[in-house]
Amino acid sequence: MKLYTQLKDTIEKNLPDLAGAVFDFQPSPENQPGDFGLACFRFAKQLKTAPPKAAEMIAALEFPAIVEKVEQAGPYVNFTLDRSAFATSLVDNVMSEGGKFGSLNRGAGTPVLLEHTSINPNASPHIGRARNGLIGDSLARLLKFEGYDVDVHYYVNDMGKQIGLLALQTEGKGELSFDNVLEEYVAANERAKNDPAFEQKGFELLMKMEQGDPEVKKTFGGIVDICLAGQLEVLARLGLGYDRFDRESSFLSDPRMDEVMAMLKEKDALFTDEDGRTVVDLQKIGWKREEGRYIVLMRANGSSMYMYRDIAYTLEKIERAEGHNYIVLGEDHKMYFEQLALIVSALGKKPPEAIFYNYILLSEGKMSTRQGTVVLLSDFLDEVTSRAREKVTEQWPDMPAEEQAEIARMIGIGAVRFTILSVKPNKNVIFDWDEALSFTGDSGPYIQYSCTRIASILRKYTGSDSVEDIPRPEGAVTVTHDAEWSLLTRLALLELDVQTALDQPNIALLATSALDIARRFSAFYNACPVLNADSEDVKKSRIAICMAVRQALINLLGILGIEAPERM
RNA sequence: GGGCAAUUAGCUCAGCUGGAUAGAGCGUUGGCCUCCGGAGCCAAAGGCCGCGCGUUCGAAUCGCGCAUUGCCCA
Repeated sequence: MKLYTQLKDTIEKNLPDLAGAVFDFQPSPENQPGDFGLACFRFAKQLKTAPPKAAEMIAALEFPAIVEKVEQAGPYVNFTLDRSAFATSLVDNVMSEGGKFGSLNRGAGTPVLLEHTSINPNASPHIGRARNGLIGDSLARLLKFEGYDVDVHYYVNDMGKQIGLLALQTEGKGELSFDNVLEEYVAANERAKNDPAFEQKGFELLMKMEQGDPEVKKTFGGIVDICLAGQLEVLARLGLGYDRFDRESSFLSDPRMDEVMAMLKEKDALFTDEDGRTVVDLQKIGWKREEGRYIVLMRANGSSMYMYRDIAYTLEKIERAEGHNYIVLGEDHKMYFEQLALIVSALGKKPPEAIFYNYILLSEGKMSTRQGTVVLLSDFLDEVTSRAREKVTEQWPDMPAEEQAEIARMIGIGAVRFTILSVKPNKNVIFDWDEALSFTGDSGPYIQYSCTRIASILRKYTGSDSVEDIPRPEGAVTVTHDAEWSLLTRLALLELDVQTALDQPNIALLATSALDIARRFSAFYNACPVLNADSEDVKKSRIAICMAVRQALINLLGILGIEAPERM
């Protein structure tokens, strides 16, 4: 924030001993005077004095006019700002930046690549799979918000054993429909468990696929297309989209791998095991542990294994990615990815930056598509949307049904996306139906609700039916209430939140920011009448504040992939 | 057996690179619409921040050990 820089400059100019020191500015706690403070522990030594003395020295300096008062409190210095001056410049800033408020445009057009979702083509995705896609999709939105040119990739694992089993299971049953895939998939796995011959046949099909048998390739392709199309339709309901689909089968053999094999051979990391398979000994290229030391690249018959194709694919992505190269992966892929990254690094290339997330668990235990014990994303969305529909119908009985449905759709998406995104990725989430279906408190709809309240005020203020393109009231923004101040200082932090969220990266942090702003807005809304304000000046200031808050929330919700309806 | 991650209020989770009295929501208890949308607001109760050592002016935050849970490897 520019304000901090100004203060820092003032301090360094007057106390040259502190050149290069780190200043920890932070909001003042409730019980302390001032708007924010500076802790003086860290640099007191540089002034050859105790922290309270250092604070005293700093408090005695002359600061720019926006600082109204400076006082020392033990080892802290507390600054009080000219609230109206600060508010005016902040609101001006928000309104002039509009949809870009909060962005520093660090990307400046740099191309980046991001792979996410990449679900195995089988049944309708469950909510655990959605976690991958939502984290990836929101990261893509965040990167775009920061000005990066994002290319979203989806890796289609179109040659797993499961597809072979599905092919056998549905043989002669005519066209497979996506609605029965889960059923057939569970049945096929059950059958494979009890019938070794059946499983063996599936395996043989896979072998043929690996060797490029055209007939099998066609069968597999047909099944994969049906599964993928069905899965993408569900994902699209949540707002997930992709720029490019890369099929595993197109990396069956790949010229890029010549270089990899040569490198491994040169490091003496390649050998043939007793089954005739081509194996890498990762310890030869720097693997530290015994676990995961060996990885198979090719079968005895010369066909490639999953890791082989994945290395080829990763190399292709590296060629395409000019800036960052991200991948979102479940926690079960941690060691696998470490192995992959090591091989890529040994080639002298930079592996993708992986973002791991932990599983969503049900209170009864874990979800398994194979066993059919899942909460399907589509069911969850249906349920949430139908509950939202009830509320909308109750609130707006005369609204056209189509419009009601559209609003309910936005709320449903808001609820689902927020529920999953608001938890840090490296934590297991316990999924609870009641909690996930709740629209009160910490939820997406709560934030959307704040936006509709603002929209409602603005409609009444302008007398117009739409709230787009309203000019901000002229003049300075005066701050007359603590609730206004608490809201505005929070808005000013948004820029920092966006940067932190991107650097970590951590989308959940932005969900919290949005919630925090919405909560402060609600407090403001309750304490400060806008349209019925005491004076015209206060009314105009509060309208301006409302507009700034709405813009900030819309920007944050946009990153989370949530729309803000004007009515709900 | 080994590796990675997690552990904060009854439950579900925040707490950003160590800083002033650890915060929300749900649930519980009590208030708030003659006033901009009650999907809301205000207040109360509720904490050995898993346990133990260590690092330092200062630890929920960093390090080590242990316990528990999730995931992975042979």
